[in-house]
Amino acid sequence: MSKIISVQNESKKETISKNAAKLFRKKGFSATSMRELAVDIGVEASSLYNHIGSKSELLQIICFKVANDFINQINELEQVEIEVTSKLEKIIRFHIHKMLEDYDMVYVANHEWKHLQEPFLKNFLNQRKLYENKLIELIKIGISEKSIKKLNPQVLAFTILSAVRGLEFWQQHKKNIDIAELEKTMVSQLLTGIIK
Amino acid sequence: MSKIISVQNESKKETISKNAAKLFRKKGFSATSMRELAVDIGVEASSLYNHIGSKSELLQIICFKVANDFINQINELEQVEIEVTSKLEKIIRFHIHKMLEDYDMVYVANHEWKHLQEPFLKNFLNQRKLYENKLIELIKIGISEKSIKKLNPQVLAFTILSAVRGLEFWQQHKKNIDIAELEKTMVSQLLTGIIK
DNA sequence: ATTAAAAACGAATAAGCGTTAGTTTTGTAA
DNA sequence: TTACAAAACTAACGCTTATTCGTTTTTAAT
Repeated sequence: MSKIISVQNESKKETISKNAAKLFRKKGFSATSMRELAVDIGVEASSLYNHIGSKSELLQIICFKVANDFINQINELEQVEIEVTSKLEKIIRFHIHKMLEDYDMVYVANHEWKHLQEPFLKNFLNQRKLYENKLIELIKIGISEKSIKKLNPQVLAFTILSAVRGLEFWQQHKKNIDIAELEKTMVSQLLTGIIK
Repeated sequence: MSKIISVQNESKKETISKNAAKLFRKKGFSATSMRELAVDIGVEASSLYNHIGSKSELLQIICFKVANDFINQINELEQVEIEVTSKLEKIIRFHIHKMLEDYDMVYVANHEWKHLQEPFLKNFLNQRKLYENKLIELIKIGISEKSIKKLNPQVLAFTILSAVRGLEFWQQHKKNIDIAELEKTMVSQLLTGIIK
């Protein structure tokens, strides 16, 4: 009847993945059926299997795409020679941009990774821990350089990550809050606090 | 064969709910089956229905128990006559305590509420928004009293909430981080920042 | 010991799931 | 136009799901 429409330079697998991300975010991975996904794309469920291996593979594509993007960014940042606090600011801003650009995928990677199958689950959690550890190391350097307060670096790192991972709220308030103000406020709050 | 064992002063419904919260947290609501829940409790799946109405009801119990606890706390706090910044500190500390005491339930309320059925879904989101608005109002007062920096109060509120809702990370690091240090660090970071 | 209610059971139901198989249609290049 | 591959279709598989039914067992009060 119909056929899968993909925009230029986008494979059909990518088209399916993006639609899957949208549904996985809205309904959760387990509560999303391949038949629903097929309806959204305008095709029969069985036709999807000409392009993908399994439902699980879709989740893998989404989670590792996001994980790689974040790992790559923090790796690049390690090469740059700027102050620790500037690096932290860049990391926070990158999270904000990523969440706003690839909302569905980032959300799914943050919330649905637990439905990954082994060995992908372990692999994903390793990537995540790698990223967290890089952030913790950065904070430790800042503390030793005395640019950052002497507080538990693990907690500082996790609090920053929690705050930026929670950026979903922004999607529901797009109209009220403009992105520049969002960035300015979050960077200020997380780095210099809210008390005058 | 077996029977549902409940500790003193705990109804069987509560016992089932707590076990459900544990499973919903670990596997997600949709990926948890009533048969799994029954195995955990030591009974046949059909027997559960002598005590509960449906799987969905279990999610309702969990979500609204948590929502009420938080609403009640912030309502009580409204009566107290202390500085705004002290109130914020108390709110942050309450979130930390709640997350550590009722981990499963708080986690499920934070992550699985989307599987609530109407009208409970709307009801829950209203409660949530009510809570958020109370926090925003508090911050606005702080700004007008000049105890809090003049930043977007909505963003400030959501960032605090994101940070404390992300406290799941603590569960995986119980051994490394003690709770007093966790509280101190988070309060300091969220209120006065991390830069020296 | 008798009775009634509460709570367990096993079996069944209907619906939905991911996925496969076989077949037909579509698109492309010779 | 013919031929081949890609991608769609329909139908079905085997399995799992939440829940219901009718029955039996357990518990507690008389």
